[in-house]
Amino acid sequence: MAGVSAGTIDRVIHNRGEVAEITRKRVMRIIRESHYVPDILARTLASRKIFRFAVLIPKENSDSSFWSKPLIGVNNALVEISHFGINGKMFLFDQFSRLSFERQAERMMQYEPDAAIIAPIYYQETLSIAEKCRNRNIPYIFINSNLKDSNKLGFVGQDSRQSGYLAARLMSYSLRPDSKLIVINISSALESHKHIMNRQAGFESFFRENSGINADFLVHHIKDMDRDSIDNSLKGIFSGPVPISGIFVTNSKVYKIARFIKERSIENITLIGYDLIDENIEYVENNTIDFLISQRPVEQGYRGIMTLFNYVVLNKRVKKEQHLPIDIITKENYRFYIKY
Amino acid sequence: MAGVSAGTIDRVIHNRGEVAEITRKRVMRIIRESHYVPDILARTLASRKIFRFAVLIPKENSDSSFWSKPLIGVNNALVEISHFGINGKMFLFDQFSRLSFERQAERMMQYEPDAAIIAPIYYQETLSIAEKCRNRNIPYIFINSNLKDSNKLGFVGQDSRQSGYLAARLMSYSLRPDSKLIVINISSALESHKHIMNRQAGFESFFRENSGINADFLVHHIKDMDRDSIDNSLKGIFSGPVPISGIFVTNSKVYKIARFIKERSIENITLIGYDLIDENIEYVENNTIDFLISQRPVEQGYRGIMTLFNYVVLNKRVKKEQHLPIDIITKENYRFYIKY
DNA sequence: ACATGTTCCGTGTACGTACACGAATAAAAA
DNA sequence: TTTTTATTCGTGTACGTACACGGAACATGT
Repeated sequence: MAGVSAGTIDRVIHNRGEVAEITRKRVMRIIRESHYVPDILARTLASRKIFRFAVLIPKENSDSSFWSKPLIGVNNALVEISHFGINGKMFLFDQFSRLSFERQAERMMQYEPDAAIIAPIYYQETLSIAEKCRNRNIPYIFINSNLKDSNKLGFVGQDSRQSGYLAARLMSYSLRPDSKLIVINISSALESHKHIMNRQAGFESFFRENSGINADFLVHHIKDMDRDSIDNSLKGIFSGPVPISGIFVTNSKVYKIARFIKERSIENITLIGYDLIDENIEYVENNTIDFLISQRPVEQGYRGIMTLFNYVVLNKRVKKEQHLPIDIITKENYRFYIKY
Repeated sequence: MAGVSAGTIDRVIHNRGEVAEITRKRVMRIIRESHYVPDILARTLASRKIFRFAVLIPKENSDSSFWSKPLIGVNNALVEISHFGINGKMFLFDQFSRLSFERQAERMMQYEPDAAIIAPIYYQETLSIAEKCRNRNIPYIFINSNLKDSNKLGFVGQDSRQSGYLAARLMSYSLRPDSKLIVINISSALESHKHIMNRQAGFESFFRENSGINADFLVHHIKDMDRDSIDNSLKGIFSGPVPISGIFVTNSKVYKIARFIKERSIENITLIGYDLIDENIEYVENNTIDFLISQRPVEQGYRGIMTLFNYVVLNKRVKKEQHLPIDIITKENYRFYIKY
């Protein structure tokens, strides 16, 4: 159509130069007008390029199997797009070690990826690695928790504030007069876990905004996560004079609270926590945990990879903020959510 | 590796004959041992075959926009796999007309698809079309509601009984003593809507199995869906002496009940229904509907196409029963679910 | 005048597979 | 023996793209 050979078209498409400006213009116009789109299959077949995707997230730890889930989603996605010449490499760090994060981040850069998924657990260190990515033109997205960073390609995760708000709504259904609610944060480093604070804030704001619903609640922080510390804290909480009608645990450690309640056969407590991990399922099964809020960890990993794929390989535009649904999990529906 | 040319390998792979048995065996062995997998990209590029996928589902109607959702999912999937030479064609029938179903089914067969998605609204007619598909070796899957049929490739939808069971659990949280629950089926042809009956059965069995929870409930059928009929039925229901603490509507028509409740400013009713359609969102927003149970209609369509794709094009094995999660929708989280 | 450089473009081969065609060989028929 | 037929296999081209290579045309320098 343009009166030139395929070679010239190719040079135009890839901005490889060596094309007269007038010809380039002509080719561009025809491409536009005829809605030509390169065949991605033929393209991958011909180009022997292997794309490298890096994933920098915490490794699963004994305290929570949460981070094994996004990894599953990542692998699912990698299998799905395996034909397109894509290599994925995981860089798993110790969630509780800043040093480990830095080490893996360093290793990731040495891998020289074409794109990356990052779980921004440590604020400063994340900014540093993000800066490096930007300098080397490596697009990156954040997963699970967000970070203000105008250079990021996107974010995949949950609106944590809204999830706390939702938890409060669920709590409100079983609220009894003359009783109170407890919010429990279980974390050794609360300040670096912004999403925990957001969940609490959302929970609180529900009762502020719905003043018709009368609710007293207390917030507790538990720093040490061993059994004795938990038990002692809870004993203190339960020894008060006012009966407790509900407990909201702001992360996946809710099973630690459930164990206490179950062992002592405490009744009439609506218990709400986060994440469909194995440790929690047991207590959902036996009705100790009433609701879990899940953030589709598997889908987070899946969408993370797919976003990189769409952007890097297919040259598509991608959504900057991808908020996954706030899934409400109960004994009756949890088994359908395990693969999400 | 086998000492033969690509042509022979090709004949072996496609069972095209004209290969000596001993060579065939040798090639097969090498394929197995070296884990050779044909490159889908090159395959699609070389073979000019166009696959035809047919979709036989109800068209959106004024009474419910539900069926517009699976269509979105279908189209999403078709776009995603568009490189692989796949044509999709929709055959939309009038949900309330048996004849329309038959007509579109007939048109579908004339299209001569390579695979099909069918919403089995009419029992006998579905069996008939399924039989035809089987005779012509057209794999088909059922969507949204299931049907016992050992020849189907699979089913994508929700466990309706379990969803009713879950609704009962949700109801139990706000149960007040000395009040009762109402179950309302709104349907002109209850017998052909098996899933409605299943939902009701699940709801009832919850209270049977959890005898600790004391609940009286009544079941009402409403056949005519116009406003006056609904209003009259509800007036009858609300005129009883025992206060009502909750209403469970077994399908997406819950907005018709919500309208009644909202207009009369009736308070303290937990209202639970199905499906995140526009008509219902309004009443979720203003707190009239407490919970909606959603069946991921968009994902149903998406998964339907993807299942056909995996089976027909990629020659993968597919799961026979794909139960999508029973999503619990509230005012706080509904906006995240709209695209599912 | 010639050599050299620059700009622009066409050609050829490759990617891994599908498939039509025909060649080689062996077996059967004449 | 020759001819025919069946069986088995290799070859060539195509799919739509990427990219190396080299050639043509023209400009620049000596």
